[in-house]
Amino acid sequence: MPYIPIQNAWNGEADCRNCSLRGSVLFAGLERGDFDLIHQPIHDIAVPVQGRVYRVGEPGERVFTLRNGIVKLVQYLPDGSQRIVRLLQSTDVFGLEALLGHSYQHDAIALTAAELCAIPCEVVSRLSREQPALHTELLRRWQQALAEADSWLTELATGTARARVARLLLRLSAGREEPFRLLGREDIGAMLGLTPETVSRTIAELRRQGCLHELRSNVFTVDEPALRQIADGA
Amino acid sequence: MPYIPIQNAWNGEADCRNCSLRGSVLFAGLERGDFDLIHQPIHDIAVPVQGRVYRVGEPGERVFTLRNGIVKLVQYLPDGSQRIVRLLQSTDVFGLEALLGHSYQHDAIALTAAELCAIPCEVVSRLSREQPALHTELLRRWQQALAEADSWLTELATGTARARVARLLLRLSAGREEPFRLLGREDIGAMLGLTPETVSRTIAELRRQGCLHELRSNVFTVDEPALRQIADGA
DNA sequence: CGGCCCGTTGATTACTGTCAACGTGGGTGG
DNA sequence: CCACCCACGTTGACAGTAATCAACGGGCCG
Repeated sequence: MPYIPIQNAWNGEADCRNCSLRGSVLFAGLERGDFDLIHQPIHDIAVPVQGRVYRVGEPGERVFTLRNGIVKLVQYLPDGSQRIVRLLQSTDVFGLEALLGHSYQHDAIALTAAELCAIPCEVVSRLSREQPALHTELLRRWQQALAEADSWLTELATGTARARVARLLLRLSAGREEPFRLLGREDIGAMLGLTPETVSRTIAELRRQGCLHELRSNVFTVDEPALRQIADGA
Repeated sequence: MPYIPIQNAWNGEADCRNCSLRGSVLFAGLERGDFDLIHQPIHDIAVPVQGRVYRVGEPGERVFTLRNGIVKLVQYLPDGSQRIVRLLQSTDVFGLEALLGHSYQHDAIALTAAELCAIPCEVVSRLSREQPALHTELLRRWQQALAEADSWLTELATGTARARVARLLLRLSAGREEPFRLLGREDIGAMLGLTPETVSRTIAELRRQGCLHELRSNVFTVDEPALRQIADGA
C-alpha cells in the first residue's frame, strides 16, 4: 500500500499552455497571459496502481486534476469498514477542500495506473482572484461533485443488490460501445455497500441472463437496455 | 401536497441589515454599505409542514437560507422510490445550483413548519462579484454540503439497520441534552434506505434496550454512549 | 514450480422486505 | 361537541435477500 511522495514520482513541470486537456480542464478559460501569474510549479505526477495520492486528515496543500486513469475517494467508519464515495476519471478535479485550508477528507487511491497534475492551492487562489472565469469554473466543479455525490447515493445505495450492480455497470460502461475492464469485486462492494461474495454472485447471474458478456478475464460488454430494465427495478 | 407559491406565503421583504441570524448566515461578511447593492427583493417566506419549497427540474431562480425548521432534499428513482439525500436546519443554504443557471436537482420539502429567506440569484451573483468575502463564503457552503453528502453516504448507507438508525439518532440529537421530536418512520426509512416497518422495529428494540426513552408520543431522549457503541458496530 | 491473491461457488445463518392486521391520535364533518 | 375516519406507528408471520464461513481453482509473480 505504497504512499507515493510527490517528489519521487515527479515527471516534470507541467506546461499548462500546451496541455493536451485544455478546454476541459480547470484552467480552461484562462488566457495565455494568465499563466505568467503562476509562480509555483505545477507537477505532473505518475501514480502506480494502488498508489495513494493523499490520505484522509493530511493537510491539504494541492488540488489535483486527473489526466488519465481512475481514482477512488474513500472514507472509513470507526469499525474499519470502508466506503468509496466517488470515482474520478479524466479531467476530474479533486482535493478541492484544500482551497479552503481544510485537510483532505478522503483517501484518494488510484485504481489503475494514473497520471495527474498537482496544483498548489496558492496558484488556484491567486488566479481565481484575478480571473472570474476560473472562479466560476471552480463553482461549477464543486457543484458537479455535489450532484455526483447525490446521485451516487440515490442510485448506488438504494434497492436490491441486483439493481445496484446493474446501475453501477451502466455508469462504468457509460455510453461507450467498447468492452471495458471491470473493477475488483471488493471495490465494487465498497461502492455499493455489499460484500465481495454478493457482488460476484450478482455479476455471475447477470452474465447467465445475457445482460453481460465476458470477453476476456474481467473484461465485459453490456447489454444496455437489459441492464437498464434491471436497474429500474424489473 | 401543496406547492407553496412564493407570493402567497410572502411575509414581507427581509431586512438583512438587522437579520437576527447575521453572523452565521450567507451574508455574514458583508458591510452595511454592501446591502445597497441589493436591488431585488429578498423574501421572507413561511412554509407549512409538508410544503414544497421547490421541485426537481424547476428552473432555479433563487437561493434559500433556512431560518428555522427542518427541510429535506429528496431525489427519486425511475421506479418511484425516493431517497432523502440531505437534511437542512437553521442557517443552512440550499438551492445553490441555481447560481450556475441549473434547474433544481431535488425536491425541497419542509418536515416541520419552516421559515426561510429566498434570495434572487442575481443578488448573490452581483454581490459575490464585488465582495470576495461572500465569494469565499459561497465556496465554503458548497464544500460543507459536499462533506455532508459524503458522510451521509458513509454513515447512513453502510452497515446494518441497527447501526444506521443509531447513527441517525446521534445526528438528530447532536449534542443537545433536551428531548427531541423524531421524524416520521417513512422519512427515516427514506434516509437510511430501509422500509418503515424495519425502522419501527429497530427503534422499538433500541427503546427496549434502554438506548432511547420515549417521553411523549414520538419525543425521545437518547443514551448517547450506548448509541455510539451500536453505531460503531457493537 | 510453488505460493498467494482473487474470484467463484456452496451451505447455512441472519437480516430485511413484504403482506396483513390492529390500535391510537388527530382531524373533519355532521 | 361528538363521532367517525384516516393516517401512522406497531407487531406478527412469512418469504426473499444478503452476510458469513468455508472450500476450491486459476492466474500471476516471485
